[in-house]
Amino acid sequence: MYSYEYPRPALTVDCVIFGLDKHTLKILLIQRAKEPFAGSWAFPGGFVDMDETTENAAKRELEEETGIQDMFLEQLYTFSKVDRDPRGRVVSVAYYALVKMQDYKISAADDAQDARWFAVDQLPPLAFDHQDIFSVAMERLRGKLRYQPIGFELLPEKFTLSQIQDLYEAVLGKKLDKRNFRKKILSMNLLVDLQERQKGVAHRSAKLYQFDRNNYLALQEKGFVFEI
Amino acid sequence: MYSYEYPRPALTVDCVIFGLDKHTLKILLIQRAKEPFAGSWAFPGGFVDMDETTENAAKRELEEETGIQDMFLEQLYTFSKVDRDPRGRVVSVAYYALVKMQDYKISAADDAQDARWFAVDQLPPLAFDHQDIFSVAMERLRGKLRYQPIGFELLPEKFTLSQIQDLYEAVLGKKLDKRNFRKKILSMNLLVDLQERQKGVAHRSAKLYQFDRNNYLALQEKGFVFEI
DNA sequence: CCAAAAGTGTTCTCCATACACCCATGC
DNA sequence: GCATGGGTGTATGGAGAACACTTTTGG
Repeated sequence: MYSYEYPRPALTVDCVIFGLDKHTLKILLIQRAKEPFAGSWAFPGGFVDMDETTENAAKRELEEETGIQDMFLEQLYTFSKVDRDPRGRVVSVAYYALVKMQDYKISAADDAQDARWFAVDQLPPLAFDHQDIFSVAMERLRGKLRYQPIGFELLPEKFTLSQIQDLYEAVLGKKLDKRNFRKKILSMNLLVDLQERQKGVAHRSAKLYQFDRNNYLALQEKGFVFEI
Repeated sequence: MYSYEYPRPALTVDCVIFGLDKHTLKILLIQRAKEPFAGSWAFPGGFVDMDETTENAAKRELEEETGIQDMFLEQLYTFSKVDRDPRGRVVSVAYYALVKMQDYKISAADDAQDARWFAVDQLPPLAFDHQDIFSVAMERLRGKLRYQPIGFELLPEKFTLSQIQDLYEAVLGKKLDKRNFRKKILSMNLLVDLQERQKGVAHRSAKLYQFDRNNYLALQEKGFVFEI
């Protein structure tokens, strides 16, 4: 019926990289130097090699663009509109990544292109169908954050309760009650009290916590389901 | 950096088709006639044409195999292990479909191959990485069923409360309390009481209901979230 | 001493859960 | 009349939501 020699779409990956800048959720974009969409901003991405999985391709692109290794990375969706790239048929597997912005000062990418962080509610016009990709990514992040402890991937190793709450408020787009939020998150036994405090703040300093990944895995085995 | 003329992986779609047979969740498999994996069972699928989206390719394959149109169809995940197909590099975008088995008596496919429904807990060995695809599909179905009203896609238009409950029990793999289940599902106002009853059963006949899609969409607008 | 954020308890409402018996129908 | 599944109500406990003031610290 079909032959392995039929014309094939080109296969690429695109990466939506989320970072948290104080109270603002941001994504990393790259300004395109060439046509099509020269001057427009786009997600970092590139072609999938014959000897790598799409996930490896995404990791490779991420490292090339940001130098970051070992970040949270998850497949998002595969975009295949026939005319999504004016140069020809290109199917793209999109991934999204969560990075700890503080740890890595990604000012510009390794290559000549301009790379910048943009607040998710102040994006420039995006190239290709990247606006669609962004919408799907935002929706996924919002959904996942509620029932999986992935928010910690956006925070520094040591963080305060207010930082987590700010994160949740930034992503979910609504205010949460401080007392109820703390009660809930502490009752899950997923945070280790580091017996340390913030430094260099002009007010009462907050206690620092760390996410207890091991206990999360152990609890998960017993049927525990994270939810906020 | 990259050229559009680089070698490209082949691109296929595979479809996990779920159906409900009384109390049993089943999937449709096709027996392979040729090598590799001749005689093994596999999900229906095929190559993506240059002028169709992956979703259209999946729909086309589904129609070719089952004759069904307009079923629930959703992208599942893209599988890209380098050696997943012994014939060469093939990346596959998997979809899953929910069909009303009663409506369509899919005994065998249009073409010569053997197509059969298998209970999900009694599957034969599967070709390629289709066991992985199946695992992801089951997990997705279980997850989605709880917070989106997609179960109705597996039931006839008119169904009884026991039928929905059986469906949930089959997919989630556990018994549910009859009174609590009914209370919950009726309280959502998503079921229209058709003022009709089952026929041809050797016991008290049950009331028939229909899913109220319009009201679901209206409620969703107002922030209602389905959950069982 | 002032500004700024940290930290903390109680009440109420509502929803999930547990649980057992009678009813209608066809054979 | 009996076997089979249909259909129904209540009591309890626990979790989510609402809500405001005191504490600490640096400047």
